[in-house]
Amino acid sequence: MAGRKTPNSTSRKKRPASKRALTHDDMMQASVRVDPELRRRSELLWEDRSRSTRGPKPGLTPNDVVQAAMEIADADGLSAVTMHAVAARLGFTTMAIYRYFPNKETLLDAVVDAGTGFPPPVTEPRPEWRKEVFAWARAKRASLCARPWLAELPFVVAPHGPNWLSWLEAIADSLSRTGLSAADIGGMLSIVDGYTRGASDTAISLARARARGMSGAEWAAGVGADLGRAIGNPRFPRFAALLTAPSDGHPRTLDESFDFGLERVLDGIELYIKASAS
Amino acid sequence: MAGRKTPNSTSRKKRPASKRALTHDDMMQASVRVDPELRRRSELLWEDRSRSTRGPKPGLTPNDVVQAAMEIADADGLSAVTMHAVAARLGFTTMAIYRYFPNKETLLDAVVDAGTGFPPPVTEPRPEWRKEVFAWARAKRASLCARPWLAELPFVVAPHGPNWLSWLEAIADSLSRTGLSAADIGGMLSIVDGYTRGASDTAISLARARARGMSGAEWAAGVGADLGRAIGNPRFPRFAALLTAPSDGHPRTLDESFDFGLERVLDGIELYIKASAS
DNA sequence: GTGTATTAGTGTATGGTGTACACAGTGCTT
DNA sequence: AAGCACTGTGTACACCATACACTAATACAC
Repeated sequence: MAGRKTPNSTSRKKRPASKRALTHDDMMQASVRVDPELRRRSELLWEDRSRSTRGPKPGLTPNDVVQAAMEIADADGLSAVTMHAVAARLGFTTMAIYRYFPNKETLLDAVVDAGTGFPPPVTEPRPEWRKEVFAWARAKRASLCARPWLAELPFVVAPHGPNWLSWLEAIADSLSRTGLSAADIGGMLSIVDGYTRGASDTAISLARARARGMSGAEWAAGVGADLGRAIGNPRFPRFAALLTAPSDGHPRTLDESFDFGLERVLDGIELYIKASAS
Repeated sequence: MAGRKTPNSTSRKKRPASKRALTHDDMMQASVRVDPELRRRSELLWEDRSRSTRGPKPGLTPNDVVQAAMEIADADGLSAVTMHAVAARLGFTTMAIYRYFPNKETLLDAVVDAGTGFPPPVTEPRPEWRKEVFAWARAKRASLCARPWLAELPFVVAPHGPNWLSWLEAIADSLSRTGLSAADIGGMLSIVDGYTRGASDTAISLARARARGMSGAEWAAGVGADLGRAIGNPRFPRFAALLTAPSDGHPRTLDESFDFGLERVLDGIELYIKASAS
C-alpha cells in the first residue's frame, strides 16, 4: 500500500525496463531475485513462526485467528470481519489479534489464502488434458462461489499465497501435457483462469446474495431491475432484444452457461494446440 | 445490502423458481416486471431529478459530486473517496453531499457508472463481427486500466447503470451480426466479457500500482516475490518450470498476452458459429 | 405584501473502525 | 534470584459514515 523504498534495485538490465512495455518476462525475472523488503508482506503466509520459548504461551495460533475471521466472513460477509469481531469470537480483546498479525491487511491476506483452499487432487488414470482443465475451471468456480467474499478483494490488495499457487500448479501440470512451450502454457493458463474468474462473477454475486439470506428470485429481481431498464429504451435495442427474445424451451442455468462458454474457450485452445503440433 | 421486504412478489409462476436452479431466463423474466421497491437503489442513475421549485437553489448537481469523487479516485484510489474528501474538494461540508446522494453506497454506484464511460462508437463501414468484438474487448480492457479503481467494487455492491448497459449494447450489436440465436448471443457475450474482465486483472493491478506512483519494475518485483516462492519448492514443480523456462527471445507484453488469449477465445466462438450455420 | 411550506447547507453528536502506546503479568534463561 | 522476551489488556486517538436539529433561502398561496 505505502510507497516502496528502494527504487533502483533492478538496474543493470539490458534495456531500461522503465521505458519498454512490461512483459511477463519482467515479472518472471523479478521472481528470481527479489528485494527482501518486498517479501515482508506475504511472509506470514509462508513462514513457520519461530516461537521463541520465552514468555507466556500464546493462547492462540495465527491459524485460529484466520479460522475465526473466515467463519465471520462466511456468515456475514467480508465487511463483518472487523478486528473486534474476530477477537470477540475467540474470547479476546481487539488488540490481542495484533500479536498474531501486524495489521488487518495482513490478516486478510491470510484469510484469502486460507479461503482459496486447494484444487481437487489429480485422479489416476489421468484423463486427457482437456477434461482435467475443464474440471479445474469448474472446481475453481465452485470454490469462488462457496466463499463469495474471496472475490471482494482485488488483486493488489491480496498477495498470492501458497494455496493460490497450488491452483496454478494444478493447471500448469494439466497444460504441460499438451506439449506446448512454456510460454504458450502460460498463455493458456491465463486464458482459462481469466475466463473462469470473469465468467463466474454473476454466480458469485448470486452466492453472495444467498449467503445474506436473499432468495434466488429476489436476487434475480434485483439484477433484472437493472437489466430491464434497457427494455423499451431506444438506446439499447440490441440488448433489449436479447432480454425479450422468447425462450427456446430449454434455458441454461448459470452453471450450464459457464460450462458452455468454457467449451468454446477450450475449443479455441485446442485449435491452437493442433496448429502448433503440425 | 439490507434485507428486501417483499418476499413473495414473484409467485404465480409455472414452476416454483425457488426449487430449481436459477436460469438466465429467470433473470430476464424478472427484468420485465419488477418490484418497484427494488428499483429504488439504481434510480438515481436514471432519473432526471424533478427539482421542485421551492427552497434555495442547490449549489451543486449530482454530477458535480460524482466528478469530484472520480477525480479523487483517479488521484488517490477508491479508498481516498470519503464523504468528507468529496465535500471538501467542492468547498462544502460533509453533510452537504447527503442532499444529493442518500448515502455513500449510492454515490459510489454513480461514480462507478460514470467511470465506466462509453464504448468506442461504431465505425462505418463496419468490419466483420470478429474485428468489432476484438476492438470492444480491447477498449473495455483499456477502460478498466484507465480507471483501475473500477474493478475494486464487486458486482453486488455496484448495480448496473446506463453506461454499463451501453457497453453491453455495443457488443450485443456486434454479435447480432453473427446470425446466432438470442440465447447463443447471450452466451458469447458472457464469454467475451468474462474473459476480458478476468484476463485484465494483472494489467489492472499494474495500472493501480502505477497510479499510486509505483514503477513497473517495482510492481513486477512485488508480484514476482509471490510467484517466486514456487521456485525451488517441491510443491510447485510445474509452475516453477514455467517461471524459470528460458525466454524464447520475444516475450509477450501484458497487452500482447491478452490479445493472444482473445484470439483463442474468438477462435472458439467462430468455430461454434460455423458449426451452427451448417 | 405577508405568511408558510419546502429545500440547501451547517454544526454537532454518535457509534464504529483500525491501531499506537503504555502497562501488567508470565515463564524461560542465566 | 534477576532479567528478559513475550502475551494480553486498557486507554486513547484519528477517522469514518451518518442521524438530527438548526438556520437561511426561496417560491407559492393568500
